[in-house]
Amino acid sequence: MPPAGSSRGTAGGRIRLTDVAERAGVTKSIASRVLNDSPGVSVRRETRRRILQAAEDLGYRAHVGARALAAAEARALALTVPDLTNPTYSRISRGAYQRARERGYALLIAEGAEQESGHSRLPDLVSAGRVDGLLVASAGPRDRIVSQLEERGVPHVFVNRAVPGSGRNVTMDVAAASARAVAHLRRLGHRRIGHIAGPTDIVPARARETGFREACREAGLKSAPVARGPFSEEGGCEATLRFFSRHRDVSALYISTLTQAIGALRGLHSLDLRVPDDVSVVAFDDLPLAAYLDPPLTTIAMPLVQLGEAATDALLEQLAGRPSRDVVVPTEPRVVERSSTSPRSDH
Amino acid sequence: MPPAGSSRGTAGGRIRLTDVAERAGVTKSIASRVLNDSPGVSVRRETRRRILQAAEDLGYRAHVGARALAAAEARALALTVPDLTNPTYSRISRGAYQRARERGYALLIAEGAEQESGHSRLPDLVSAGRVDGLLVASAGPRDRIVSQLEERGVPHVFVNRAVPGSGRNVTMDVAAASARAVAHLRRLGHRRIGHIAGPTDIVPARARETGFREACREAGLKSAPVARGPFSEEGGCEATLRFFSRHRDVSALYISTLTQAIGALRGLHSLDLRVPDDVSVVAFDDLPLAAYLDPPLTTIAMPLVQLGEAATDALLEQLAGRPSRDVVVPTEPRVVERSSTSPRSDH
DNA sequence: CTGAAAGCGCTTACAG
DNA sequence: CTGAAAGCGCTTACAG
Repeated sequence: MPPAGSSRGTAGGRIRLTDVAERAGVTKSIASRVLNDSPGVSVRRETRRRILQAAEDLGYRAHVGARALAAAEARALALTVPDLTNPTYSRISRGAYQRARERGYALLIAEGAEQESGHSRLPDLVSAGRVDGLLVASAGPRDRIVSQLEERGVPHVFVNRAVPGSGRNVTMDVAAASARAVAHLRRLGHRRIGHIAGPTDIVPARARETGFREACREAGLKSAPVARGPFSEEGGCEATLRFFSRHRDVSALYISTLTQAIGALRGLHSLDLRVPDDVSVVAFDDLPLAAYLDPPLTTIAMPLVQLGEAATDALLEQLAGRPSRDVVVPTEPRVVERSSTSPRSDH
Repeated sequence: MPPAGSSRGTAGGRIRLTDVAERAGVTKSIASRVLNDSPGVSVRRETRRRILQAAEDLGYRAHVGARALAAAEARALALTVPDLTNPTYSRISRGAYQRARERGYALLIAEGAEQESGHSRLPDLVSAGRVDGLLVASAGPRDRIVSQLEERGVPHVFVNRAVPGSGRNVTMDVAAASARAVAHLRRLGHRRIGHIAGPTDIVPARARETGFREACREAGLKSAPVARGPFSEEGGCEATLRFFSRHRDVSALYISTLTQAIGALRGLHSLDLRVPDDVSVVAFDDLPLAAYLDPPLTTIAMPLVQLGEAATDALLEQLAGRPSRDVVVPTEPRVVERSSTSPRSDH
């Protein structure tokens, strides 16, 4: 015989809504509505308290599967990133995760390179009722996934990348970041500025590059030389070597990624170019690590956690039936000045 | 009137098992059993093919909520980590995610510092039927969560940390890693070796420290001096300064984390101690970044992706009803020699 | 406003 | 082995 004080329900240990209703002396319907704060419920204050108390006492957790089935919503979101080990994405994840949790949603993370086979299964997460919508940080505008999402009517937003005309883009002001970097260098007296860019098929990389060219043009600089490389230390190093084999006269470098910048520092060193005496360096994106490099790196700090939060908000808006629209995180890119930049007046 | 060729089911666009069964000319029961490869189904090869084909044609995805409700399993796992931006955890996540996907499970990531309020809600993920079990990489042996998990009968394993006696620990051979580091330094002639450790309440940090002390003792070294600091560049830098204010005669340092090592390099520099001429440095854990530091860092490479995979395997074993047991990832820690270590024969 | 009841889409004993 | 049916635990029109 089980102890009289057992707080478990009858069926296999799971506490069900029925158990809560019973203990509170109300019907399932009322219990459900009170627990979910459904509009138009007007029970007595005392009844409400009893229900909440019963749920609390019993440790009731609504079965998400049952709820998903009945209400046709999973209360979960998925974030797709190309690379979990890339600090950019881990910070976006953090913001998205926190905000989702605040809103009562679970967050599922899907890692997969663009165009990877797993990528095409993303919409299935929604078809299978596992999640209600997708935060896509892993696709370019021409990826097949983009049209699939649209065709299948899957709620989604693009994070940190823009698919033109989608009205679903949640981005940061990357153009402003590039402009800020160029302005900072110009203020220091630099007139010949180069850019180490990322691969052209990575949308945010291209945005930085475009922003750089525009900023140079608006500043009246004669040229805006660029070398591209993968988003890795090695990629940054090699691109830098290639860059200087062609553009000897550049006195400052704006680099698309902190990771690339670490490689660039190595490349510069091997070319016997001192930072900042011979070449000033500014990197896009800030991390504590930047302060510990040699020399400590001047960076443009970006609001990546906020980007993740904003993306979640935007997707939730969509799920609430409101029309989707592009959003740009309001926080301005900010120059974090360290020791990799110095004045230059010899032009 | 809808187009005749419409492939959608009748109810709200969702393709249901019924739709598949109907198209294949079989009952729901058979369709379900064939699709799930249930044991003891012996339909004709042709029938099986028809069912699979119908599912394929229709783009059928079983509703996970319905399945969770009926079969009492969510086919999802949750991984809890203290910090998503820590590369250690992102690599564990990658391994866990990949393996989960291979096995047909979704992976949910929960980020939260130890002892945080959100932490106590972890078991709810299981109570609510959202996931079937937990991969816990975020708790110490004395955290309340540990006993809660046990009491509530939640399937779980501990990843990269050991809760003694739990029989649920999935770890790497950290003692071997520390031993390898000490052996490497000894082979180079070092007799006075120090350790920059992490906080004592972080289990894997303590394991490294303990392994270090033991290795020193077994090697017959007189002492095994240690300074502790947080897992950050700053923490590593300050601990290093503190260390050398007390132990001037040490010629080599084994550092608990690559991040701390970056700070240590800075600390050493500010003390006018050259690496490796004055002090050799070995860091636990390898990343591409290590090769680009100044000087390139000698490290102990750890199988973190495999650790994530092994943890998923272990949890899935548990879910299959097999008894849980501690597992240590078989891959041996490996010294990656770069330029931060050099011979020393002056003792 | 509230209660009884239907129904969400599956799986799986159970009887044949 | 297979089919009809019950049931998983919710939400929510619907009738009162």
